[in-house]
Order: sequence, then structure tokens, then C-alpha cells
Amino acid sequence: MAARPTMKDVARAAGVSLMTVSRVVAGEAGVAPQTAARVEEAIRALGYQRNDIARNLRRKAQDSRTIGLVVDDLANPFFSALARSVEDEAYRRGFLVLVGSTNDDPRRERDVVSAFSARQVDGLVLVPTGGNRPFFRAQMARGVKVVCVDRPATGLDVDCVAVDNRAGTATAVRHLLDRGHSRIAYLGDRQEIWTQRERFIGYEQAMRAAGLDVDPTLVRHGLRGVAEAAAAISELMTAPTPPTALFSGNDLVTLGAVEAGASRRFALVGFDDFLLADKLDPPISVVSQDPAALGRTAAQLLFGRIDGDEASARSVVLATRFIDRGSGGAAVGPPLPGGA
Amino acid sequence: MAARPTMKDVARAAGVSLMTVSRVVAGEAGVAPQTAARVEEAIRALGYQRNDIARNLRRKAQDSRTIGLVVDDLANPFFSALARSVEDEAYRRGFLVLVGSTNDDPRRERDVVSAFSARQVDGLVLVPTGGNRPFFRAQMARGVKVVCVDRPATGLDVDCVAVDNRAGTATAVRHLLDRGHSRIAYLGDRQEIWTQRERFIGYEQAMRAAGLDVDPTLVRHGLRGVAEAAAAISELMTAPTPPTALFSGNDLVTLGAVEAGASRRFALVGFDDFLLADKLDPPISVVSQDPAALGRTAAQLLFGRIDGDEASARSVVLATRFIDRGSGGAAVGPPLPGGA
DNA sequence: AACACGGATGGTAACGTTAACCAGCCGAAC
DNA sequence: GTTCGGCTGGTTAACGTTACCATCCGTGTT
Repeated sequence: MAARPTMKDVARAAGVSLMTVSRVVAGEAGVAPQTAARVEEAIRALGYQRNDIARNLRRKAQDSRTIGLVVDDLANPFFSALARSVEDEAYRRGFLVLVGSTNDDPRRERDVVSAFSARQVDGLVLVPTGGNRPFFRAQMARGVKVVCVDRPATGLDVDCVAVDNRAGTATAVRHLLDRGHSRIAYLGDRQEIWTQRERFIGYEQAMRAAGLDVDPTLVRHGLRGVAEAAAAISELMTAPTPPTALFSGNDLVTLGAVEAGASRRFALVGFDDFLLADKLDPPISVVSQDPAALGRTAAQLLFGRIDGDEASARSVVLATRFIDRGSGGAAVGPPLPGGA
Repeated sequence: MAARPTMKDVARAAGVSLMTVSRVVAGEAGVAPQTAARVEEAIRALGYQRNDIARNLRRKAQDSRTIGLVVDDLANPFFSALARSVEDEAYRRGFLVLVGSTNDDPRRERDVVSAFSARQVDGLVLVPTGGNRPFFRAQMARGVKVVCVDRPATGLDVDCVAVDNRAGTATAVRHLLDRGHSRIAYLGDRQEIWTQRERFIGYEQAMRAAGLDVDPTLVRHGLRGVAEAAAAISELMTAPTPPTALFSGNDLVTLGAVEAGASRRFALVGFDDFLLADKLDPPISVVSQDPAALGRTAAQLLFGRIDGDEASARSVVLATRFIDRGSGGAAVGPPLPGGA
């Protein structure tokens, strides 16, 4: 019962050859209207649907019209917004999207990409974990187009779409410095993640530029998820010499800070905007990036490559936007004329 | 350069027949160790990777080891959490996942499912729009297994995983009634969506059970998205005889209510929990459901079907949980003994 | 010495489709 | 009436793989 009818079945039912069915299904010219009608009728009667897998196998242009999307965690709102915009771009072009989450695990990344590639995807939109460089090179040699998004794959000659994490972070830290803070803590996720390294560098640069040293007791890396971040922040708040301000390296860490009540006691600015950030008490100031724009741009680059663009690797940097909602503390006025 | 090597190429390079390569790649017994080694070497040298599309075409068990996941909107955190858990179940079994968003548009649903089916997916996890019944019947006749999630596809004989929307809503409305409210407004999304119809019925039932009529001026349907909901709620709040409490039919409407400041002026309870609901002022009481559990359960049912489970359609109802965070108003104490 | 056996390897057809080519057929033109 | 050309439809091979069977050879049995 699960036997799907094939063109052969349709041909038999319509009393024509298989080729005629193929032509009707493909919408090719050169079939008499009444023959076509008979074939259409048989197609309807049998519930025939073309097998696109067999089709793609045989076609001249051996493209599967399928792309792979590989993100860190599809459940994370940032990546799901990105995923949706990639899917929309694919849908507009008649492409399908295979998705996979890596959990930031290079092994799973390899598994997923390998399976995608074995299914002959035409290209990949990839949030790379950081590993698997030779593997990706091999995939690209095989003709799989790759575009990185959110993070570059250093050492890999591919297009990449990301924001300027250093500059965004530096802006946020300067915002805190301008409000008179100097003991500014940095809390972030694993340093293996490129965005986290970049943001930490931005933090260091902004501190140094203000003539301040980075106090290692005020720095926490490797915070995975809200709970871990909240715990680390609670600890930091009860330290003998606590910071007066916090910068958090991603949305989950910011949520952890909110969870721990940090925003009530310290200045707080985080990377990544999030829903309801403006409705909290106090509303949280953030460095915002647009995940949908990242996904859309990456998809557009990828489809350009699939369509034959052979130019050398492009790197697109999208803007971040600092949104001051007040959690950085009250503005310090300019020094009075003839002041202090 | 984009030419992927095939088994033929490997065979030539290793000086064996194509069949031997096939056996080595498939890990079959009956190949001499040294022959296998020569083949492995050629595979490495050429960067060969099996074409799973051709493989699935030829194999006896004609399964693609791919499922389709069709949701309303992948960017919605509810659906992306669901998607992630479906993907995890698929990954554990070595299946791939094609995703598509319908935007609640039956035409796009049809497009997407049609394309998935042409790619020979073994099954679908589907959040149905409500249309396309005959189309789905045809797909199922073709052997595509379907499991609905979040909403049933009435009139279609398929497994379904959802929560008890009526009961969950009734509980929330009773919570408001218990706190002395009687002018309780209902705000929801389009009534074409099954969950919205169910929740409205739950609201009506709870009101009637309390001996109250539903005041049509306090009911708003068809609110798509946060902005529309916020506008409708602002309007309602400035009406001549405003409600004293609001029930909102999904997370976006609840966010609209928060946006409009409704929770500051009225009692508010919403369907669906959301991030930071507990950090708002006041914290928002909600009817919570677990999207990951929905997705996981649906995927497990689907894989059961794919593995040959032929039992009649199952309907799984997962529990909702009412989380009282206070936005429903202060509890009305029991009457004093001998009291008033 | 003849034979059976089994392990290793190869050849061929097929999965469902399309590319490329070819065969009728019918009407128009000579 | 013959030739030509356009149109319709069919035949064959192939895409990359696996199912099935055939072949080959070395070994052990009687």
C-alpha cells in the first residue's frame, strides 16, 4: 500500500510510453494536448508525484536544490530567528533546508555536515564550532559551497557574515566607563567560541584605552547557559571587593545576571538584545544585533555562490546597535566649566 | 573541480571492481583485509564520500532516513524549542530533518509538504494550518507517515500530540474568578487556529460554570503578533466599561498586553509561559506547556510509525501547568467564620 | 585424482528518472 | 506520387548505487 506509483505505472495507465509521461510532468513542449490530458488524468487517478531524488540523480545539472543549515542550537531564539530568515530565502528560490544543531560540539558538527553532504546538499549556511577545518576543506573541494554566519571559520577560505563584536563590546564598555565605573566585570561563554573571544578583546581594549588594567578576579569565562551564569554572578557579587558594573558576553549570561538580581545592584550591559529587556526593572541596555539580517545575508551570499559566483571570499560585517535603556547607570554630566 | 568522485573512480584507483568498493564502503564482510585496505587508501586519496541519494534510490528498503518538520513559524521560540527536540530525536536515530515554516498559510504548507514528499521523506511532524485535508490523505496513501503536534488535523486519521487547551484555559479563568473578577476579557489569535478555538471554549465554559455570561465587547479574536495585540488591548482599556481582568490566548498576545502596560492596571493571565515572565513587574501568571516535550513525543510517535507501528491513530494529551506568579490579583481569603 | 565447498571478487540488472537520439506520420509543396 | 519537414512519441543509455548471481581459486575430503 505504501508503494508509490512511478512514471512507469502512469505510462501503463495512460497507454503511452514512460518518456511521454516524463515530458508531461516536466511541462515540456512537444506533447499533443489530448495525450497530455490522458496522462494528467492517469496522474490524478494514481496519485502520482514525481520522485525528485531520482530526478536530481539523473539531471544534467546535478544540483539537489537543497541547502544545509547548521547552527549551535536551534532552540536558542537568536539562531531560530536566523534559521527562519535562511528558510525564507530558500523557499523563495524553491530550495529545501536541512537543519542540524551542533551543540557547539565539533563531533556532532562533523556528523551533521557529513550526512548533509552525503545527501548532496548544494551548500551550507554554517555557524562553525571551530573544529573540523580539514574536513570542511574536503567538502568544499567536493563542490559544497559554504558560508559562515555569526562566526568566521578562521583558516577556511569562505564567505562570512558577522557583526563587529569588538567594536560593539567596546562601545558598551565605554558606556559604563563614561558613567564613572572602573571596576567592570566581564562574564562570558567559552573562549573557544570566536564571538566570545572577540567580545573579550573588545572589553580589554576599551579598558586599556581608558588607562585601566583588567582585573582577572573580575573575569569569568566558560559560562554555559543561564544557571551557570547566575551562579557565577552571585559569587562575584558577594566577593570581598565586588565590581560596580558588569558586561555580559551573550544573551544567556545577561539573563543569568538578571536572574541573580545583578541589574538591581550593579550597572549591567549585555551583548545581544532579548525579548522584554525593555520591560525589566531596570530596563537592560544592550548591544543589539539582527539575527534575521545575518541569516538573510548569509543565505543570499550562499545562493550567489550556488549560482556560480566564483569571486574570492567575501566578509560582510553588519552593524551592531547600542540600545541605552538605563541599566548602565545615570549619565555623568560633563565637567563644569572651570570645574573640580 | 566540483566533480565528486564516485565508486567507479575509487575502483579504478584501487584496481578493483566497483562491487568491491561498494562492499568496503558498506562495511560488508567478505573482502580480504588487504584489498579493503587498498580501497580505503583510494577512498582517502580521492576524498570519496558515498552518495546517499543514489544509495537510497537503489536500496531494497526504500527509506530516505529523512523526516520533514513543518511548523507555523520557526522563529517563534515555542516552535523552535519544539523543533530542536524533534531534531535531537532524529539525530539519535541517524535521520535528517527538513524544516519548513507555513506562516499559517495553507498554500505554503502545501508547497512545503509537497516538496518534502517529492524528496521521499519517510514521515512528517506537522503543525497543521487547518487546510489541505485531501492533500494530506493522498500523501499518507503514498506511505508518508504523519504525526500532528500542538494541533490535531480534524478529519485526518493521524497521531496527534497536544495539550488540553480547554482545561488549561479554564483553570486560568477560574483563577481570575476566584480572585473576585467577573469582567474578564478574552484576547486571542485567529479562530481558524485550533488551539485558539479550544482556549476560547475553555474560557466560555469557565465563565458559564461560574454563572456568568460572556460579554462580546470583552472578546477580541484574530490578533496576529505583539503589536496588534497591544493595540487591541489599549483600546479595550480605555473603553467606557473596561474589564478588570484579561486572559490572553497565546504568548504573543500576552507580550502585547505587557507592552500595553495592561498588567500594571488589570489582572492578567496568559496561555504559554515565556522567558522573563517571572521578572516582570508584576510577574505574569501563565498556563505553561512544554514545547520540547511536545516535539519529543511527536517524534517518538513518528519513528514508531516509521518502524512499522500500524496501530490505529493515537492521541496524546500532555499536561499544562498553571504557574501563579501573582498577576491574577491577590487571593481572596476564605470567608471569616461567622463572617459577613 | 576427482570433487565439493567456501571465501573472495566480478558482472549485470535494476531503482526512477532524464538526455539524446531516432522513427513514424501527416500534410504541404514540387 | 514522391520528397521534405515538423510534430509526436518511442528507444536506449545513463546518473551512482546495491541485489543477486556467476566465477575463480585454494583447500580439504574421499
